Amino acid sequence: MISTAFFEVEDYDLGLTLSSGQAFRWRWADGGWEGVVAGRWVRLESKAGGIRAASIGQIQDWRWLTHYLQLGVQLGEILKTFPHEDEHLRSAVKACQGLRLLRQEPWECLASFILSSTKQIVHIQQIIERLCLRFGAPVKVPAGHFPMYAFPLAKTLALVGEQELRACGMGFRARALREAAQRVATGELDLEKLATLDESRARERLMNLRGVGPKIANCVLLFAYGFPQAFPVDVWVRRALGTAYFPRRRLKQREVESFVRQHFGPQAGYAQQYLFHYWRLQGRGKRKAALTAGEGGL
DNA sequence: ATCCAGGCAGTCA
DNA sequence: TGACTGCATGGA
Repeated sequence: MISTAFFEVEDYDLGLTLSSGQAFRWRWADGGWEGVVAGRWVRLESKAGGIRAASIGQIQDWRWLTHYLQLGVQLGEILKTFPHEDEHLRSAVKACQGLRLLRQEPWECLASFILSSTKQIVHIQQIIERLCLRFGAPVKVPAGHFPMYAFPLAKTLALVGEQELRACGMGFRARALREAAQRVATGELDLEKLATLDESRARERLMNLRGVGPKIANCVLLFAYGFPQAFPVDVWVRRALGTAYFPRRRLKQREVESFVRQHFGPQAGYAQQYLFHYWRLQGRGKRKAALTAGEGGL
């Protein structure tokens, strides 16, 4: 059977949030978003005043979903902490109204971002889809719906050969994914325990993994553990910071870290997500415009 | 066809 | 420390 629920929420752009490069498995289908959360098939639709959800089984307790979507977060309270005089951030917030941060499962988040390095978001989605199809447990879906699969367990991927992983299109990232799966499966890396550590200790643990540097570690700290000051710096955010705050000079990693914390404040991670999405969209627009104008890109 | 993507690790100065 | 490079793959 299918259970449905309606959650009242303000300032929540579901589509923007689910497609903003923090989670990779959501698909738009017939006016809603479908995915797998906590091992369950889920369909979400944006409605006036809130979000309608549907899932399989007799569900009384929807906390697994409300927690994932972070429906209890008051976005207005977060935006209030942003620097008031920052016009770049203000533009980003205005352009991306209702953009939220999800609270994802640590293993899926870690594995996904290990697969993300120097990959475009559509590619990451493709790789993860193949990975789930090949190694994920089947998930109950509505009658007649195409089959869906859970994200593969660490203990499953730990036993998969590197060549089989590469067959999913992940290239050199296969080794890092396999090693991470093994460390998690053996308990050498305890992902539950990371939640009890402070931010820098947790980051240290994550960066012990091959293929996990500061950027990927910060993604996991922000998207899975909710450390509000974790600040992933990828190519887009680097561009945003460079042109907006450090015009006409190179910026060093250490310098970025101290600036970010001091400038963006206690919710720097949220600020990062706005800058990321805003600049990514702008960059694509510019490139497209430049190409049609015959200028040859950025 | 060339460039580049939610990077990282190894190497050399 | 800082700069440079190889790594796989596929869309634009």
